[in-house]
Amino acid sequence: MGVTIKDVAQAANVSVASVSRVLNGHSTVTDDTRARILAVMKALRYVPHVGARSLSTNLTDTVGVLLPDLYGEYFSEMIRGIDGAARRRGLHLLVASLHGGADEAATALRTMRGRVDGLLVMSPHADAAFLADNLPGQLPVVLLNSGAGGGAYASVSIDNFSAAYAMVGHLAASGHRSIGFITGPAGNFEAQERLRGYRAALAAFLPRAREAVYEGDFTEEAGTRVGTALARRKRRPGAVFAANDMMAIGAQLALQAAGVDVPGDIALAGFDDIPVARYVTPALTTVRVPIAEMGALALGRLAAQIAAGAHGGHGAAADTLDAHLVVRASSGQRAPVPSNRIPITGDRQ
Amino acid sequence: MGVTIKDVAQAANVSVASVSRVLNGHSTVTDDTRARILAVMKALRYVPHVGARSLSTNLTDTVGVLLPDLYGEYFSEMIRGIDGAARRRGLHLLVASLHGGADEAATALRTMRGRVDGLLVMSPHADAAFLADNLPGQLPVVLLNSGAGGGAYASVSIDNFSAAYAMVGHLAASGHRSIGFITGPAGNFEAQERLRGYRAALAAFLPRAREAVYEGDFTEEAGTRVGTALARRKRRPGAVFAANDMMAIGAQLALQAAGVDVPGDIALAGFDDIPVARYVTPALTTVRVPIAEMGALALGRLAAQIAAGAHGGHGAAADTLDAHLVVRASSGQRAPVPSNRIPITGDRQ
DNA sequence: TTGAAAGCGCTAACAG
DNA sequence: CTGTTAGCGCTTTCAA
Repeated sequence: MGVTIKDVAQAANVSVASVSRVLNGHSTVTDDTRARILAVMKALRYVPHVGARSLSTNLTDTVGVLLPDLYGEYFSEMIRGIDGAARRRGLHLLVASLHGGADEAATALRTMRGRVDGLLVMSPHADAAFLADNLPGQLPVVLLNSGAGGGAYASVSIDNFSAAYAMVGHLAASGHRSIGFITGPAGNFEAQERLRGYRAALAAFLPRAREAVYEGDFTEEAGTRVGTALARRKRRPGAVFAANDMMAIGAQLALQAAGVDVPGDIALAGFDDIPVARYVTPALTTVRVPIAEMGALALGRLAAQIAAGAHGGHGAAADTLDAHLVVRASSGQRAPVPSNRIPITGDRQ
Repeated sequence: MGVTIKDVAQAANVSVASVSRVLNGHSTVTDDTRARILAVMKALRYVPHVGARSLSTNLTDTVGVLLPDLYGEYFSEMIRGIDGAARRRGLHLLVASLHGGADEAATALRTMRGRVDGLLVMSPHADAAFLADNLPGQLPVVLLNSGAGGGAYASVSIDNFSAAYAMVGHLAASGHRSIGFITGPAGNFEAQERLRGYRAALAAFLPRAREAVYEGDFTEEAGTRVGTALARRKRRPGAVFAANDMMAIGAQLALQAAGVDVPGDIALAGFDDIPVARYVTPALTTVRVPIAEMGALALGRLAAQIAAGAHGGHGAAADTLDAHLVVRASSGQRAPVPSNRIPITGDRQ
């Protein structure tokens, strides 16, 4: 097929071992022979076969990235962060989406054996038990935004609860007395945390207000649905907080299409601060999640685990990143806000 | 490390050959032994080592995807299209970004040897000569939106020239007498085609008008720069056509921030129809590029090349996909337009 | 139907 | 400093 290390050795009149040595920078080679080998490699346009190499070394220099989906700005940002960190370390990325159910996730997981040195996993199905059952050997793993690590696996996430809590606080402080919430997909850990934050904050800041929870699933269509329904109502909450930006935007467009003014008639807030949030009118008040940074950090942790040689047992470090409120026009606050970036959580590492 | 085929063979009291046979569905195995082996595999939680397998078979079931960047909605869409098509065929994706210069692109290209069965390449540097020089062996390759295949490689792209031409036609038909253009990066093939379309259309529809070409590079900042500069001018074109959406949006925001009305004072149009284009106010008139479909088609072509066994020589098929004008509010047309999706090119395949 | 054995391309002792 | 050689985990003739 291609030119192999043997061809090079032969052409350079040396053994494959010597070629291998210059390939790997083992200094124990005469400058003379090294030069000769290098010349031959160039002449033959030799490219080492990494697959073969990794069979020997048990190292692939690639990490697997398992995401629930490859679509949308959230994942785009995530991959960007991961890719930057990976290339900085000379690592390659094997990405796969997980949109099937648990079976498919299991398959994806197992098929990574021998292809990667470690895994970055973001999946609703990826709880500790599931991973333990399907992970080939004890591959280093870092979980992304999945509360299910259970301490068994390292994880990187943000404090969804506190951020949601703070957002409701902001809405209440802005004078809204009834605040609704659009949920994420039922099984989603992050969505649950955000809902929990909403409930806690409501109880704390507006103890006499009633909860108004609308079902959603993180898609724009869900937001549209809620927005349309809300537009038809006579009585609606003064503000609606969506568990993510896409739903908030869907609701906003639906409301506006129905002639309801945002934020005049109803204030809106989202979560994630995806790039579009700045471009809609009015611009969306939201929680800035440092998506790319999360990805980068997760890859860093994974690289460290890999370097540590997979021993060190399960590095169960759980990183939590700061999130910030980003107040824009859609939340219609009455009182001016000192800064548009209010730190929510103080914890780090 | 993990449990190997040997372990399974031993535990099942058979040879590795038999295990391999059931692994690959070679029917020449007794139902009895097959069952026994299957049971042992399950019990031992055996997962075949694909790396080792591909060393034997010279097949990886993986395709490499080389993109100039992993950031933004354009690439997100592209990856989505590719991923969908890949998973449908049981193929995995090894993605890498190329943001460095030619050297880095070369490295990325060579490092794919032994990892992938074929390559999807979208890169400014990837002209035919460059590929020929850096491709390990004669790997199947499909070029994305790079005019540089030169017939030597299969390619998938859209007709940028015609689409740009049609957009300028639309702007002229809408009553705009002077039309400016914001260019993409200097070396970019697609950007050049769009500029060429602009020029040709200008000559055809507004022969007495002067060209007004502003330099850009596909980033929002470039658009901002142009928009800001334009806002300061006393005389400005009645319409500006940006070589992509992000620049159009940057210009729009800058103009609006400076108090210039869009489309009242100046009309705007973009190219790509990235998701955000619908969300800005006024919504952006643009050219819909079926990004995900392009990715899917490209992967399909690649899979076909791979299946054809890399012989069949260079499948130099050049696919061109249809693009459509999407007329929204930003272009300020005076006359109503029959449909908001006007086919531009009729060619296919 | 099954097993033994020769690789796939490369690395890493172990001897010289 | 350099060459020999035994694997890495799996597939695949070739015999039995």
